[in-house]
Formats: sequence, C-alpha cells, structure tokens
Amino acid sequence: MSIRLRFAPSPTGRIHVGNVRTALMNWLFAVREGGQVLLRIDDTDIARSTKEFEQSIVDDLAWLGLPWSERANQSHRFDVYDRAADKLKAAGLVYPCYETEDELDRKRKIAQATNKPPIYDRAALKLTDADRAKLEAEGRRAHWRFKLSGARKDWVDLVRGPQSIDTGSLSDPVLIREDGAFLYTLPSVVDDIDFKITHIVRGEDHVTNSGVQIEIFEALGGDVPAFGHFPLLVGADGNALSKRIGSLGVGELAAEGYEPMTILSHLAKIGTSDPVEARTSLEQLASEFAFEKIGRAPARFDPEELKRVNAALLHQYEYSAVKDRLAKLDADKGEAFWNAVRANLVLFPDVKAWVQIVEGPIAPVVTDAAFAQAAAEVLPSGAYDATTWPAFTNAVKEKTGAKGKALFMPLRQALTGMDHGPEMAALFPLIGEERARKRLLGQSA
RNA sequence: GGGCCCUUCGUCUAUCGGUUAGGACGCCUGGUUUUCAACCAGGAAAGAGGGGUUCGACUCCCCUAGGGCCUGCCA
Repeated sequence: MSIRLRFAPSPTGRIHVGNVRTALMNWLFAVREGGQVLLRIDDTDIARSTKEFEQSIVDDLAWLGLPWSERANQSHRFDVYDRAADKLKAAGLVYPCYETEDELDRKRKIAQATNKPPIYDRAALKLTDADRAKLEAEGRRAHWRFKLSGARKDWVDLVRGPQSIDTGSLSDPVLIREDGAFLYTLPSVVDDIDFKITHIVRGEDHVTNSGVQIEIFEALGGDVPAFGHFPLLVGADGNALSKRIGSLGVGELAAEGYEPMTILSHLAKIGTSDPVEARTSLEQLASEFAFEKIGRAPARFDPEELKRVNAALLHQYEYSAVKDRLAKLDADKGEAFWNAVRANLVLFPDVKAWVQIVEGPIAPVVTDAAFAQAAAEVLPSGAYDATTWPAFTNAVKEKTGAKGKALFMPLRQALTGMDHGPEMAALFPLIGEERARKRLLGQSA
C-alpha cells in the first residue's frame, strides 16, 4: 500500500522557514516512496484563520514546487468531529470541566510554586450531576477534556527510535473549548484516520502530543500511523531561532531573489549527515532523503549558508533554464552574457548589475590615466570575439610593459568600474569597442 | 520544578568498543601559460569538563556545565 502523509498548516499567518521544513520532510519521504501528501488546512479557529493566509500558503507551496494530491479544510468537517466527540463522550472518555482559564492558571502556578507537576487535577471528574447543573445555572459553559489512561504509550519513532510517553504525567488534553470550538488535537486525529494517513512527520515539539494522540487514535478505533519527529531549527548561533529569522516567510525569501530549490536544498540538508549542497530538483533531494540521516541535535538555519547554496545553484543554471526569467528582469542579453556572468551571481537579481556594467552607463575607475590612455590607443577595432581580449592585453603589455596584476586590474577597473567580476575575455566582447574606449578615457559610458 | 533530546575540526556532521577519527562549507597553498571572482587539486584543522566500566571509549554508565523541545481552553 502506498504511503500517505499530510502537511497541516494553520492559516493564521504566512508559512515561514520552520513550516517549510516540516512540509519538506513530508514531501521528501512521500516522493521517495511514491506516496502522496495531503494539504490539510487546520482552520478550526475561525476567528484567527483567514482565506488570505490560506491562499498565501497555497501560493507559497506552489512557488516552492511542493505539489499536494488532495486538499481539505477542517472548517468543512465540524460535523465529523462532532460525531467523534459524541462517540468519546458516550464512552466516558471525554468529560466536561467548568474551571475558568484564570482558575486553571492559578492552579498551575500553585503547583509550580510547591514543586508539584503542573498537571490538571481532574477535579471535574468528581463533579456530580447536581454540581454540573448548578454550574450551568450560574452561566458556566463546559469545556471538554479527554481522559488519559495513565499508561505509557510506546512507539518506534522514525527518527528518534523507541519512544515512551507516560500519559500519567500529563494533563488531560482539552478537546473542545468553552465556546464549542475544537482544538487542534481531536480534528487532527479524526482526519488522520479518515484520510488514511500512514505517517505523521513533524517537529519534535510534538513528541508529547504523539503520546496523547495515540490514545485518541485507539479510543476512536483508528489505525495508529507511524511517527517521525525531527529536531527543530535553531539560529546560526545555536540559540533559539530569532523572531526575525524564525518568521522569515517564503514570500520574503522569494522577493529577495532566492531560488525555491535553494530553500528546499538548505532545509533538506541542514541537521543531516549529508553535506549542505544545492540540488536542482525535489526528486533528487527525495532520493537522498533518509530518516536515519537526520541528527538528534537541532539543525542550524544560517542565512549566510543559504546565500552560499543559492550562489552555487545559480552557477549551474543553463541559459535555456533562465531565459524567461532574465527577460522579465529585462536582462536577457543572450547566452554569451549569461555564461559570462552567472558565476558571479549570489542572488538572481544580481544579474541586473552586470547588464548595467555591460551596457552602461557606468563610471570607470581610472587610477592611472596615462596607462589607460595607452591602452585606449591599442584598442582593437571591428568585431570583438573571444580572442579579442588576449590580443588586446598583449598589445597593452607590449606598449606599457605592465604585466600580471598591474596589467589586468587597471583594465578591469576601467572597463567595469569594479575590482572583481567575470572573466574579462567573455565580458569584453559584450562591452564592445565604443564603450571600452570611452571608459579607458575616463568617460562615463 | 518535572519529562524528553542534544554537545566531535571555525561551522554542519560521519563513527554505532579497537579507524591514520571520514566528508561538506569556510580557511590556507597551488593550478587554470599573466588580475579578482568562479572552477579544479592539495593542505592545516576536532571528540565540553570531571569521574567510572573495560585489555581497550568519541562510542556504554554517572556527575557538572552549556543548548533545544514539552509541561496551554496554541499548533
């Protein structure tokens, strides 16, 4: 049977690098195994969820190149969750509680202060029908908790190995809020059962959840899927991801000019035993994916490394693959141009700077006017090709006696206004005789 | 406070009791018949600290220090 995974973002914000990593892990495993990924929009919180955010998630996934096989909204399935809740209530596994948030907060603080575990004391379990009637008469509305068994729940985690969660040391999870809204837990399990999810792959912030969710799977009579919990991201300094980096959205990265495959390559490789290198396709990343390669220590998300990966990826791109994108930037100056400058790009939009340098106008950097003047005097006429540059530099060398860096650097500076850049032999024909002459003479061109 | 996880070159990591402790990025050197970048090749570079167990420990156990996650009527 083919595997089925799911990515379940909440449309209460744009997706950021952490979300993308979660999504990617699911996709990599699914693609490698020829399985499917369901996009499940966890919009049970009607107040905070918006269609705009939902659309942005869809757009961002599409931009990244992560295709889903099915899409579902939890907000369309409340009746299904109601039935599941009724079933659990009938079984006595879900019980009404009447504490206010303030009261619970106080209980937690007292427990903490007296060095006791801050878990729910199950006071509501002792309520009689009369007690409940009285509370309801006072205007209190119940929220509903799932009664944990208190047993240990074990599973073999795809990345962490054997796991054991003692549900006796946990609070009974609230499944339904006082206002009737479903929290994340129940709909998630119900959907995983209904959509026949075989593997749940998510961050290690969910390992405890998995213990309680296994109990709910069992209570509902569903098959318990396999679980895999990978370590979370930390910043380049090893500390928790800063708010700025952690909330870095796909949209922002796209706007800055990062390639989708850069983001995917980086997020797929950090924290694994593979070298952090650019890959050009999701399929290739998937073929290299293995849970065994994922380390147990948090993965470092370093924006500098992301740049490096982006540069390496750009350097591989053939002209045909980027022609359309170049045109959009008004930077399609032909294959020779692309091949000349691509090795000097970090971000794709950097290409515009090289268009400017080739076509001008730029202000040349002339530090030795006499030398530049002499060079201008031996500037070749007519059509330029790959042989023009060596011919020209040899002529300058003969005329001035300059060689090595003293020969090439002033020419580069005068002709490009920069002290670094692509191979001059490739760039020179693109600049051409007219602009070259003016620049050597110190004129903007 | 409690629970879970983690700590190897500058960085990300491999090693699952016996290795010249391997790779990648960065760095250094050289090559690309003369510049920088890019590219290629070579090189330097590591086991948090302290106790055990063992013929032998990076590897197993304990303590200390440091870090991540959970402990929500968030997901």
